[in-house]
Amino acid sequence: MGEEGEKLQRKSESEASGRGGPVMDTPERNRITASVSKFEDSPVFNYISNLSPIKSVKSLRISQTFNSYSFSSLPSIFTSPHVSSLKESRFLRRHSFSDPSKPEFSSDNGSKVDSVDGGIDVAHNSDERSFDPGSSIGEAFVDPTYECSNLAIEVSQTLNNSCCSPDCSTMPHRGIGTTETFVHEISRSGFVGSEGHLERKRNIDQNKEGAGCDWESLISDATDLLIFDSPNGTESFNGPFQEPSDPRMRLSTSLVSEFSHYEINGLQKTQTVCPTVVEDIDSENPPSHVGEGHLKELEATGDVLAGTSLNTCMDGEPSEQFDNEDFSGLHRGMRRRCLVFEMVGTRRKRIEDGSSSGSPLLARSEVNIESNDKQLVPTNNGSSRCIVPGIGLHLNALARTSKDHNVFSHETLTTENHLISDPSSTGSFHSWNTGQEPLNKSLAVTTMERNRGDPDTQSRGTEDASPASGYVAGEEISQGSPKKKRHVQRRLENAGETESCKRCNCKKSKCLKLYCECFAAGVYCVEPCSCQDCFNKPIHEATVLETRKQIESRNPLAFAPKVIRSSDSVPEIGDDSSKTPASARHKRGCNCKKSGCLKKYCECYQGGVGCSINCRCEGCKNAFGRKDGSTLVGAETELEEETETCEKSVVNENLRRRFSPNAIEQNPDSTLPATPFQSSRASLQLPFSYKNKPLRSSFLSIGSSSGSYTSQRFGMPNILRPQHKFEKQIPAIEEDEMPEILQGNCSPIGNGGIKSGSPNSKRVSPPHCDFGSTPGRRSSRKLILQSIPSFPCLTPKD
DNA sequence: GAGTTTGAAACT
DNA sequence: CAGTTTCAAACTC
Repeated sequence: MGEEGEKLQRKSESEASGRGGPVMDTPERNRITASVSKFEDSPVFNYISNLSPIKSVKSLRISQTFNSYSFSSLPSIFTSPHVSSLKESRFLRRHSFSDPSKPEFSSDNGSKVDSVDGGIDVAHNSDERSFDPGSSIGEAFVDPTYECSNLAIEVSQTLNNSCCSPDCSTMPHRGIGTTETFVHEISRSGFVGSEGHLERKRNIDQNKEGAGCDWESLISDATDLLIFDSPNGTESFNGPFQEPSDPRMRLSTSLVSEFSHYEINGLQKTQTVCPTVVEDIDSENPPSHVGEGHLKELEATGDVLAGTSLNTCMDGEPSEQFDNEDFSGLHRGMRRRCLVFEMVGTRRKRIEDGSSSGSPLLARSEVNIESNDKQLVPTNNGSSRCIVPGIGLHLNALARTSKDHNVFSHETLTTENHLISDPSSTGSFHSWNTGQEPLNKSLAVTTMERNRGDPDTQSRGTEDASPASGYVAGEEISQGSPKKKRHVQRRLENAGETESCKRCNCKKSKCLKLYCECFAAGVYCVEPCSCQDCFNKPIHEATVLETRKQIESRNPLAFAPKVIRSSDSVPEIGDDSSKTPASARHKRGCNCKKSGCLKKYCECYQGGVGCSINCRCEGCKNAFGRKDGSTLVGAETELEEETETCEKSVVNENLRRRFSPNAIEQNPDSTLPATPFQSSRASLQLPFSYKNKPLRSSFLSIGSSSGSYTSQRFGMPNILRPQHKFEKQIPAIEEDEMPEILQGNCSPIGNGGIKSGSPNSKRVSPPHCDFGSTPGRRSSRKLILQSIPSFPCLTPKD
């Protein structure tokens, strides 16, 4: 260590002076150096430098990074990250903390540790690099000047040590300046204790001594982690809630106690800040001053490493690892709420992908992630496609407040679309999770956006309960420390308030049937669930997936949202729409006989949508709209007049009206409005927000729909789309017009020959079909079925 | 909280 | 495809 320490000091000094290594050449570097020089000049800086090069460096960087972070947004990063570096010098520590992602890291690491490990990370790094437009983090890390590498190594070591201890969080809390002291203290105190840490140190040392190849790998890992964090932290964290801070809080609690100087607020800020750090690295690192850049990198890496070490130490089980710990806690809450961190999701995706064998999704996910980081919201849309997993989130998001939903809707929709495009998601759940996170991000970004677990979703600015969230949460919660659990529970409760999250109470189904709301939603059961003998947990992922496949094989749309709503809520409906979203319809329609479609027994009513022709209900009194199509608002009188017996005949007439373009316009209330999806969002507002479940399910299905299921692809995409753009289309399809949708979507389904499953066939009322010929709704169904055949032709896919 | 009702899902 | 059973949520008390 002595030699290394000297080297480090030398390097740090040289770096601090701005001499820097090779990296310095870039203009960015110059800028950074200039800002740094100020710090260097300061007596404090000198003092710090004397103490330990690392410290000094960090402090400087942190300040800078912090700046970018604090204001973080990607743009800021690229533009002028250093603006307020000085002010924020204090926050440097936070930076280290900031890695809200740590928890995530841990999770990631855990996953990595098991199998993928370095390989994945490396791949990620490579990917990231390629992705990074500007200076990629990966590059910065990769190029570790020897000096920097040394510093980084020590830092990482220290970080690792700290991390290794259960109190991992401590590291971040500590100021950068104190890192060394911390390390020593920690080691003394025994924090280091975990073997994993020791091993890591050894590796690091070896790296230092040796070529440092490991070092690079470590860095790469760290970079990955950082990258993930950054995106999340930057926007997602800032926006949404305090939650982001929560995870840190948990981790850091012990640390906090020690380091009273770090205030909770600071921690929270740090979390938000962390992402910015990453950004800085990306944009600045490579070229910018060695000292700062390295410091940042080091810090980042250290955090990352810490996270990894934590993971390794903490993890017992690979699968659980992800979910476990911080990440799990965060995601848990996040996901349930829809706040899932993108990072996490991405990580999972990566991991999963890696495990699964490099499915296309992985690459996509990675790309998305990076894009997310940099571009954040905007990118999400584009990149999100890969992330697809977000589906769950979308649902959740939808379920959430209409406002949020509105905000998210765009992103979610976009993400969904992407998802749809990526049928290949390997593991349904995994994909979900991953997707969720990205979605969450998008959500968070938009609203504040940002998953995940995910999932998804939710996001919504908040949460969502995305399936992913559920998934992650479940195990994480169980594994998590009591504190974490508490946090999670709180979050869950909050989510519960919003109704985004559902808890099942299955006793006999083992949560492997559609009876289980969680399973139906594509989410893993979580602690709050009262289920017995539950197999809907990550541990039983294989079983779950298999079961899903079986169910999907029977009914490709089984996991599709039951209620299709026009994503783009058309204002047409206006207030009424909230009550009677004409655009939204139940996929299959209800079969109520006693409830009169006025209770939640009725899926249509539960979904906040009116009954449609597809419904077989008797004595329909659905407040959102009767199967006749007449909504209470508009055509109550008419409906009232119609008796059940009469309804059939009337229905035909109504159908005619609806289908006639004029009629649609005239009767906006009619369920079949020309713009089927107008009120999809509005539907969110509907009293039964949780009903959105179907949405989740759809998301899940999307994500879940592994490439294997072509049928799912068909069904899923359709489903998904509906929410986005498609929602409009879909509703139309189901209800009335929307031949296009039907064609695309329905055809597959119809072809699939799903029984009821083919909602399209049954439910989709072929708008154009001759209503006159159809005496009753059933007849209409038959007609629809007939029309279906045409769909197959239309469906491009297969 | 226990018991009943209800309708979807699953099964035959 | 129809009928029956199973199941869990929704509902009632």
